[in-house]
Amino acid sequence: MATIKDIAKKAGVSASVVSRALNNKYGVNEKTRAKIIQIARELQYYPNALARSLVTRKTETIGVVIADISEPFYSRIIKGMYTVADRAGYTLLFSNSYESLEKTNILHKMVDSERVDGLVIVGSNIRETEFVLNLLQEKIPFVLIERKLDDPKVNCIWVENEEGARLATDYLIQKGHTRIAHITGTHGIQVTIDRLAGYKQALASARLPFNPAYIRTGDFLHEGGYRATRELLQLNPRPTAIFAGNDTMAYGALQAISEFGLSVPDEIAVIGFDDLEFSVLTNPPLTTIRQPRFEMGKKAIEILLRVLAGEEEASGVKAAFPTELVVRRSV
Amino acid sequence: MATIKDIAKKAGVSASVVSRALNNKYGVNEKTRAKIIQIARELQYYPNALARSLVTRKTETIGVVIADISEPFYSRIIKGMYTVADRAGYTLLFSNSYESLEKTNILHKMVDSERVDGLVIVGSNIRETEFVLNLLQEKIPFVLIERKLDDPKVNCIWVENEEGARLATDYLIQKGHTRIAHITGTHGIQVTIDRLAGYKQALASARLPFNPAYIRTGDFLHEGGYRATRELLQLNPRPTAIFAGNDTMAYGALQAISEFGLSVPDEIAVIGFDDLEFSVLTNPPLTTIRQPRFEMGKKAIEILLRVLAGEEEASGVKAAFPTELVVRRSV
DNA sequence: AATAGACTAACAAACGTTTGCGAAAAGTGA
DNA sequence: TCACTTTTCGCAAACGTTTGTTAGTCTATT
Repeated sequence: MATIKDIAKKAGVSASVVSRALNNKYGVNEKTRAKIIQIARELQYYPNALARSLVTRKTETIGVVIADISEPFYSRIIKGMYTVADRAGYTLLFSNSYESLEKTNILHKMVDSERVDGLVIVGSNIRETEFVLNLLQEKIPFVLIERKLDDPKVNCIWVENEEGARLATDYLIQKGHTRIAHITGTHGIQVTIDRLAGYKQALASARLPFNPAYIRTGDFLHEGGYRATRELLQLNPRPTAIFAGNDTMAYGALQAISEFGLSVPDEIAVIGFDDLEFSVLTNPPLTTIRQPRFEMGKKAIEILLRVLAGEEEASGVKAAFPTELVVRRSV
Repeated sequence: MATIKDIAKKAGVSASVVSRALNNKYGVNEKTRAKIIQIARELQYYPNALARSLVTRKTETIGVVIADISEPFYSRIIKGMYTVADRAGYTLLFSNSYESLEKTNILHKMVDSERVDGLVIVGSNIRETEFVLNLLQEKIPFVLIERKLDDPKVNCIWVENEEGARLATDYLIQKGHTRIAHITGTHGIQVTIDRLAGYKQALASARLPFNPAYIRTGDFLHEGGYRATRELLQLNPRPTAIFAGNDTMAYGALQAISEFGLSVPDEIAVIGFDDLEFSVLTNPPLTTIRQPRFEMGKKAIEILLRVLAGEEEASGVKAAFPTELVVRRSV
């Protein structure tokens, strides 16, 4: 590759002038600038990102810490992130912290080695608050998705889980169901807690009894939804509707019900949460609660970009996104 | 962050010694090495990747050019790539060339700016051979997935599409079907051509007539499978089995059939290609041809790593992966 | 005791940029 | 023409590493 010096030599100027010319900086004659640009094009010059970043202390790349890139749930968030990162000329660098987020490694690989300017951390199953505190302390700009933190300095993006769960449960109630089961997400994490709370609220508002037997702990995975549903189907009296903590578990529920020989929605209704791409294709198509995942991804990068640009007010943003009921045919 | 100089000062040695000590290089006394390592730990030193790469001319990151990261088809390939990249300490950097691969941009952003040491290019819909030739000319190490190129210098990984299609069609024939339709992939690309060829071969081997009316051009998307199936169902006589060019189109087929009021597999059988994660969950679970996507991803990085390591024989590797029939309940 | 050889550590250059500062050149107004 | 301002450019340092070469210090051998 041609370097800035090659251009300088060919143009008969010094390297600094070339740099200024190519970066549209003040202080170089328009004629020489034109000449330099011309030569740069001829030589197919493209700046060495490493050298540049080394002095500017900016890499124009954002690290994305995510449990599993290939989870369908995250794919649209990622797309959303890309759309705004792209436009701003930023690159996205994923940390493949599949299951066990070895926090130190990520911090090192991405932040300490100065490969990224900031971080987007997505997923509520990343529980290590210590990790987050570290970032705060080291003054690394970052934003959290799917996680709500009280600290006024941290940027958080989340979805109104309580509201969404209420929406789902209300809809079932409105359809005449009174024995409504709920398969929760992974035990102990915020999303699970909030959705369960919303479910209870809806029951309470409708003066429906809360039956602990109708609550099963899941894991956000297909398997968990399947297992929980099989258990629920044994109950007497059987629930007439199941509110699954997410779509993936709802798929498991659908499968279990189908194997059990019951029909959806006639004999038992199922509603999910998330609205994954695939939920249009289940049999029957899944009624669910949509999370604006694309927008959340966009928002995350927007915020981060603003704090990277040094805009004061962009610090400590708390953005809650609304949910939406998507009616299909499983209720 | 602490730099190498901070450590040098604190240890009372020069920066070069620190570098050598930390990199386990020959020529530094064991006592001073120990001392330096100790101090580095205290200071929480972590090397600046930019500075290091600038002089070593290695970034230890691999660029992945892929049409759409979030495509479920690619997710397992990506996982496979990660497993071996991780172990080797390499980072993966994705180019989000969603639809239109603007080749110049990618070359610039990743290669010319020296952010990556090599490239993995996945997806047969990346047709620009010009792009590939550019890489060859600039001597960028790269490997292609899902693309077969004759040039003896390029590394290619693909799956035995003809064989897979034969497997699928044979299985349908074996199950007694004689009126077998095929929904092809996107017109004109190699994968589509090969699978169609395999289908025809199987028909010929079984001395079954080839009926052009049973061939429909799809697009590898759900929509295309849906549309094509609706057309096929109007035919008289109707095909009794459909071989979809990939699973996503098979999902569309399943949906169209269900809406049409026919039952799978009793009245019409469906077989796919790919074996996506989701194919276990369709109704009925989809019989399909599995591609070892995880292994293909692994292999790609393995090859690239070998050529990056300068191992001669690693140049021009052609790796064809076998397919496998996965029997479920849609046939 | 002298000298060769082996260790150890420092020096300095290099990687390709950006950028503050100063110097030269050009332009301006009287 | 002179003094002054403005424009244009070059110099040099800096970013944080790595690495070839050199200088110095031991150790061992004679």
